[in-house]
Amino acid sequence: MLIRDDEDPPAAHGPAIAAVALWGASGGRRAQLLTDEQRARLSVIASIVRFKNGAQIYREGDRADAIFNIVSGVVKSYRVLPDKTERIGAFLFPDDLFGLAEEGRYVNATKAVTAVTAYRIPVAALEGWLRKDAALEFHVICKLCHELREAQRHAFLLGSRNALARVAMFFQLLQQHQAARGESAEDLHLPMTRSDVADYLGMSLEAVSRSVRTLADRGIVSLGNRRSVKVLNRGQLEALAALSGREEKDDCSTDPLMSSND
Amino acid sequence: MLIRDDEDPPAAHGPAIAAVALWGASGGRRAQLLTDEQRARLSVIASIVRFKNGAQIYREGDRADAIFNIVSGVVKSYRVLPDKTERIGAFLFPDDLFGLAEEGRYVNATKAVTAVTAYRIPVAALEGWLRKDAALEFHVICKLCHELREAQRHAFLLGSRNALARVAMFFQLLQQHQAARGESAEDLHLPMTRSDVADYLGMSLEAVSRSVRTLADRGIVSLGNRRSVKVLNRGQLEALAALSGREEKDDCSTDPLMSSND
DNA sequence: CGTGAGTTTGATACCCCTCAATAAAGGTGG
DNA sequence: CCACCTTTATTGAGGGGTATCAAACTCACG
Repeated sequence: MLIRDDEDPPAAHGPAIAAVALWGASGGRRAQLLTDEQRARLSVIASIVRFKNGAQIYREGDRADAIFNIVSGVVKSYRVLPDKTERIGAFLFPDDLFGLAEEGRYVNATKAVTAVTAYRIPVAALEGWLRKDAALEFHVICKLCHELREAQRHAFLLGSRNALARVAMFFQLLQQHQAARGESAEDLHLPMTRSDVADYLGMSLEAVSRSVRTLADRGIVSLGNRRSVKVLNRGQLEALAALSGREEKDDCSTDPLMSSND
Repeated sequence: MLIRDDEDPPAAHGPAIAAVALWGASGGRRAQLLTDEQRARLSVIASIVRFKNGAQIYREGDRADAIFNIVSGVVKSYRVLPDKTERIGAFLFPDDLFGLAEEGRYVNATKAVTAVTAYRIPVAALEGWLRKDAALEFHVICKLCHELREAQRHAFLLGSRNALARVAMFFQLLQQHQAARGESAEDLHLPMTRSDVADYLGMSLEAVSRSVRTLADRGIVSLGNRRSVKVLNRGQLEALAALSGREEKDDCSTDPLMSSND
């Protein structure tokens, strides 16, 4: 019952953005922020664009004349280092915004990780629009706060010096992402390659592979397809994710008390 | 001619926020976003608060009933891991906003790194205010984008697996921070302890110490006070910061061609 | 001048990166 | 549908960088 990325949504009523509430309570679930009317009005200035798997959407430093709003598919935001390796700053999903600019230039490059459908909204039109509609602006603020929290979480993840902990946190992130979207929280779908995961986690792809195997060997997850992982023991995953350095000497192999699958 | 953190600003006209432009060009300099009138109106609902060096401002999970705007001093935003170690997500400076909430709770804890003066703005009043003033909202959007870029830069930094590169990037961040503020770009002032730097860079404080020493030994920086560093060779600093893994085998010891201090 | 927090320096262990080879999966054309 | 190739993923061996533990040191402050 996973939402596949290559199928079109039933009916697109216009741009849509979702975020976890700032001050209200939503139980970790992302709420749709725009009203139908706002979406309709935005679709007047927006245009639909499609990208094939692996297609470059824009490069770092390109003129930033539009922002994008994902309808379906997954996008990676990244930078290329002088030695050609790339570092992924974020994965972006449906109802996300991307196209952050600084002084009129995109700060990151973006590529489609899967086939992608998105709205393209010219900033020229958007800016005037924002200044008029205070309610719309407020929604954008909520969404930006959401993205800010995500970026902070990512930095938090990267602060860990334990490969296993990083991968565990990554799986948790995916869990939360899917849960917030109303999908299954146990059956994780990984739209990106191991290499992408490695670039996101700041480690080698071999280390990612080994860590995933270790998690499987310990019975914390089970590996179906290469792109799908099932979480068997959420408690242990959480325990691993909490590790900062290299401890965990006590064998918590399969302690029934720890198996709080709740 | 550094701005010390424990002195009061000449005259506080009200809350102030600054950010690098989104679509315009400002040469990397942070511009003041609020008009005098907006600042005056905000100061009606804001109150001045002061914190001593090391004081806790709020904890992770506390009810988020206010956001803060720094007038003077430096704040660290962090989380505490189960094993009591802390991970710093951001350092916050004058004209910055902090107090990000999720579902009514602060997502990070914050502590004063130096003596701090700040405006405290209750969210109840703020939210109503934002919904009325579209221009003010737009400024908040700009500031959030700024913070988002900073968080991304931090994550980018943490992706490096080279201690020297991380410290080099950290110094570059401080340089840009001071330059954007109009202060000296060579004489860096570090308001935080080595331990804080380590928690921010995701490494041990010993590794920070060693990396700083290495930079000094190579003549890239010179160490004055423990809290002050002078950048001697910006070109080499940049070269080191660009490293992702562990390369740099060729001795670029003091190549005159590299010394582009410009 | 003594105290203690903050910092530096040293020795050792170990995790992870690197390089290299193998294996599996996905795509294409015959 | 299968052979073929390319891409992606896994597994192994070895070396290096950084964490960790431990001790000396500096500085601010009473």
